[in-house]
Amino acid sequence: MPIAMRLVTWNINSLRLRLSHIETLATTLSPDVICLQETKVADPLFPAEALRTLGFEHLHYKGMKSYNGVAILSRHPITPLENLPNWHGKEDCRHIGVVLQTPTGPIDLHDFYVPAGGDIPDPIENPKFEHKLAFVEEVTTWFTTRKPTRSILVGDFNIAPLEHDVWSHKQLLKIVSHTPPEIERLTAWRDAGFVDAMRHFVPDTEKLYTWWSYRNKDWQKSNRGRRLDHVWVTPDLTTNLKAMSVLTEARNWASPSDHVPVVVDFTF
DNA sequence: ATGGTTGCAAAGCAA
Repeated sequence: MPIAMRLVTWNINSLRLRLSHIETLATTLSPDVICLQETKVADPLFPAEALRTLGFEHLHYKGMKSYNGVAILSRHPITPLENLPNWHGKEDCRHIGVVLQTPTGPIDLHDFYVPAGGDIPDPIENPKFEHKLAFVEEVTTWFTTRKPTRSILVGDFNIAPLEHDVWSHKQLLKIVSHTPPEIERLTAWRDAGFVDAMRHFVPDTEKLYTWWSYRNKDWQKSNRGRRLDHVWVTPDLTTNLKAMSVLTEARNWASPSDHVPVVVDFTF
């Protein structure tokens, strides 16, 4: 009898501010594993006890004061992946990974927070954009060398690659997150050996968003969204994919994150 | 074309 595993990825934009939202997720969806980005909390201040009380007894996290930070919360035992690179020579807490045990064998799970890249889409004029492009290139080289199998990559990749990953392809072509150099690099990363698990369930011709800016009076009415958050799997896991949903309603929770959770169900 | 909001942490930066 195969067992189900429910995985959530979410840029929570401050874990401590939105701990109650994790409780909502836990009670309504009961995910097995939650991958978070932008936790914005240094490790000594990480709310580990509160999360264990919610049923996530196994935690792996890497955070810093004020910015960035990633965390993996799990109901089942996890083993941290050690010696992951400090991308672009920065200790800025944008990547962790763990090994999950399943009835069909171990799986590597990577949680990424790709740099947003600032506002100006020019790597010479804007060091943040240079950082973003270099980050994706370095990660691509790393995975290309390793030829991964049985791996899941999730996170806020801060790039919306497809025409229907944004509300207006034409109007966003020069907006960081949807520029050709970013899309080329994200595509090369995926082509290093991964399948887009969200688009496995939703055709490329259909709009699909995971983020709506805070700078809109009525996010639902304007619906100027982007798909910045992603779930990729190695091709050997595509038969394990059972369902995917975007928890759009979370954008209306009290004091919401600007990103909403992405839920993927597997069986193993 | 511009400005619009939020979080952290205590002014301005990052998103």
